[in-house]
Amino acid sequence: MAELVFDANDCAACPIRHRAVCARCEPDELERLEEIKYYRHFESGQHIVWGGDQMDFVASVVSGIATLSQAMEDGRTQMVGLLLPSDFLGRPGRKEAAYDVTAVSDVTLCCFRRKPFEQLIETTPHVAQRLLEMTLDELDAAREWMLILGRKTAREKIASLMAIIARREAALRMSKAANGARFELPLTREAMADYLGLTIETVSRQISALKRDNVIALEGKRKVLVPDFNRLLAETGDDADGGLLI
Amino acid sequence: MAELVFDANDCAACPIRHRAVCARCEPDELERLEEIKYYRHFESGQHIVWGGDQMDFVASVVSGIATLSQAMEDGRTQMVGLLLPSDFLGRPGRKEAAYDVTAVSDVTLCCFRRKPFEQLIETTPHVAQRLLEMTLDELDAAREWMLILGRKTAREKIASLMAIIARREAALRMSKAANGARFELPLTREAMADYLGLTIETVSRQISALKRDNVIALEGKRKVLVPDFNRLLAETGDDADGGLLI
DNA sequence: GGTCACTTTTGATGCAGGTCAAGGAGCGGG
DNA sequence: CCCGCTCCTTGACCTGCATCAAAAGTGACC
Repeated sequence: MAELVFDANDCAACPIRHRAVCARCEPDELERLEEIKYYRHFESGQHIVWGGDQMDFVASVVSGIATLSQAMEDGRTQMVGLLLPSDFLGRPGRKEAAYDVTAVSDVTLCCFRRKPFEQLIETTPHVAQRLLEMTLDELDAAREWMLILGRKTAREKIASLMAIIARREAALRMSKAANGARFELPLTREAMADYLGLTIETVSRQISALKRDNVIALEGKRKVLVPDFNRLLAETGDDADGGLLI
Repeated sequence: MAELVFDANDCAACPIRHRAVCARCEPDELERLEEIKYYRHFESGQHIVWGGDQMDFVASVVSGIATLSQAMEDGRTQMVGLLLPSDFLGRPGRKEAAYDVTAVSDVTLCCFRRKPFEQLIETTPHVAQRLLEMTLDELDAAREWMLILGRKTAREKIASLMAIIARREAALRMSKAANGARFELPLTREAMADYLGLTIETVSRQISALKRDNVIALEGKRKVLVPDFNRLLAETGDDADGGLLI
């Protein structure tokens, strides 16, 4: 939990510099961004914004994990977005948050005041281009997710989630796990249930079943070990070579 | 079925001119677009592209309805996008189609050759800006859809779909239906089932149930009459004032 | 008008996953 | 060390939707 310290004036040292919305910025564009940026920290479990709230900033996730979710009045909740480091939060042109945003771990945001950011998007191409690219990636992820929600069995859903997290983890650290994989499960059972459209009981049961069948093994409660990644992929129901786009 | 005729050189007369990806174009930008555009027609039921196919164009839907869908090897299918007139098809920067695209009615596309379109996006701001806006709208729609898929009951799913189509219909013709609504149901039972993550039997049963409960009435097989739109909204499970963003 | 192909509706039955309930397991604080 | 809290697991039971099956439209074509 050692608080990371960022030099508020040095984007060059930023850990997400090459993947975030500012990835393509020229030095002068970066300067303009630095003028309107500020960091905010949230503790695990804290709400970052509520759906419907006024939102006077947009932001990049610098570290930690946050979720976007939608709730119905009776309490049913569906996660609709999972924000990892470098992901973008907020929508230019929109004043109110459309979803609840919650910190799942301790989170650091690099916030940009909304108005100036919107102007910046209209006047400089590189931020807008990168944002389009990221939005298209998110849309692809959302569509993959829709297949999971609409057509997969509980077991396939759990396997798919594990595969997605393992892939992202690998992408972040640029390591191509030879065959097996080991990763931290950053979500509670409840968050997994909200992600997958299941109940926590079903999540728990299916994880136990995958463990029983030696598809996965748990170290502690949060570390997952996958002895044979292809075996896991087979359990997702997707075709062998795996078409997940994110 | 009277074939619409477009003047291939006159974007000004185009029925989707003000809503499509070209909506914000200046005359000179429009000229550049006209150089790389061509129309294609597809008949109802025809496949426009298959997921994985090479795709050397992107396009706007001029008329008709098309679906994006994903299939698993065993045949389970999930619709992940519904393209109405003015919606955009394809992704700049991607050579292969990510999804199956199927014409649900007779469809006319305004196609742009991919390479020149990509260049155009990098050099002129208005197309890219509009595309970002449209993509963000699609992402919102996808997230609404995820709540439907993950957490709603079959009855709520059907009611939600009816409400979405009624809203879009109203938006297209700019008519604010006073209280009730009447609209054409452009989808087969199978397409509805693929949209909602249900079977056609369940779709049929729930429509019968809504009919029995006087939430909707059918005229013929494809025209839906909603005597009290708020009653329908109540059946969707969303909060009263309705947060659907599209 | 009759036939064939296809879509839709309806009924009967089964099961995956939800619901309700009761313990464990891990952990910070007194 | 025990208490109280939160998170997770497991069991027993139930229900909403899928599945299987068949009948009833619907409409194109001869």
